[in-house]
Amino acid sequence: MPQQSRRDHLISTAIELFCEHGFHATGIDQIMKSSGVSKKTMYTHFRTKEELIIAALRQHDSQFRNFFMREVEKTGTSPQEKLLGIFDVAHAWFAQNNFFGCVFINAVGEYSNTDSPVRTISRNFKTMMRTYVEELCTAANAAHPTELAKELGILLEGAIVTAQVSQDPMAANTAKNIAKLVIEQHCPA
Amino acid sequence: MPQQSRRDHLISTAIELFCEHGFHATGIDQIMKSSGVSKKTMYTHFRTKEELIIAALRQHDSQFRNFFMREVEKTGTSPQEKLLGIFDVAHAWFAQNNFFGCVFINAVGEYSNTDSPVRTISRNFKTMMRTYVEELCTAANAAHPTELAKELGILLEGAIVTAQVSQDPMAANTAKNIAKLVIEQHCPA
DNA sequence: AATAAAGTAAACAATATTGTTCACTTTTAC
DNA sequence: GTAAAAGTGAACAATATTGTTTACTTTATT
Repeated sequence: MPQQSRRDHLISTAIELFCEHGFHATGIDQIMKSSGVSKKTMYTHFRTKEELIIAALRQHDSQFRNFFMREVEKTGTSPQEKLLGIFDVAHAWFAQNNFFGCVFINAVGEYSNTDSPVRTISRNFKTMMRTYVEELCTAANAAHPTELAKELGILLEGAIVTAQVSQDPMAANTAKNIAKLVIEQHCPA
Repeated sequence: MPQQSRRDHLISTAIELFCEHGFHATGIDQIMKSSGVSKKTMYTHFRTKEELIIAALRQHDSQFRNFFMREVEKTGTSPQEKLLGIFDVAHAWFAQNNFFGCVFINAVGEYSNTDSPVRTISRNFKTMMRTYVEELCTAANAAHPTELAKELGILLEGAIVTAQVSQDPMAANTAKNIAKLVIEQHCPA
């Protein structure tokens, strides 16, 4: 295995374990065993476990946002269709057997220090997602795109957590119904 | 300090620490130091750390629901006013300096096994909250109280997580605005 | 093919964590 | 007031965790 791909493999194994079991409950040894990468290699790439956590979150940040935006674009042609498509993509996400909620939300539950890198990355992830939604809102001629994006953001977060706790992907549909109302209110007929 | 109150003090200290730092990151020694209760007493009341976690979650479950329902009842006289009042209570909650999100949501992020006691307690907490909201929806003559309760539940979860990540209690107001729309749609004029 | 870089596996050290035990002190109940 | 119950504080054991080092093997480069 080449050098860079070892690092990537380590990161992708790590994020999977962090998603499923959380950050404090996932030990270095477990990541090592699951990835097949030796401890020494791990510590040559990352000085500490926290550095690995940060790298994993950063990678997942861009990867997930790319995935999400690409999928949303596929769901419709008009901006309004895409806004509703968010919740179809969410439904498909929730229905995956390796769905363990949003790892950034989970991370915030484990790191209370607002200034910590983990919190900063998580906060920025949510901001970036909201910015994307706001662009769609603007394209959909929403009267108040920033406000509409905030509202749709709350609906998405609510759907994620509800699906995670109840193990029911239908939370996405419920959120979609509310989204229809909200979009209708903000956008001209 | 009397016997029962020692146990209660232990539990209330534990839940505070679990709320702030999570479950895996909070050690027995830390709970011991913060509560002033000795380790031996701790282990006479609880066989393991997990038993303490379960007891703490159960206590917080009933305590928080009581607090929440009492506060909501205060916000209005009509069922519709109370439904909106949910989000005023949420705002006050989010603005507390020891707000670290919903500990049951945080717990689900740390325990992925659906059958675990922690998950069961968390799931039941959310079900009980939704049942209370549904009663208010029924009292408000909602056409589909179960559906309305689900929708308001998603709004509340979304507000909680958004306030937690962004450290902005205003998420409650945004959710309240959506709630107005949703309630209007479900309830007769 | 030889050499340098990088990786593995396992042992090792340091510390943290859960849980137990013991000698002594405080509370509680009669 | 005194005996029994419960608690304290500290030491102790067992295990888990993070991080380091060492001897040996694989991979890449020229």
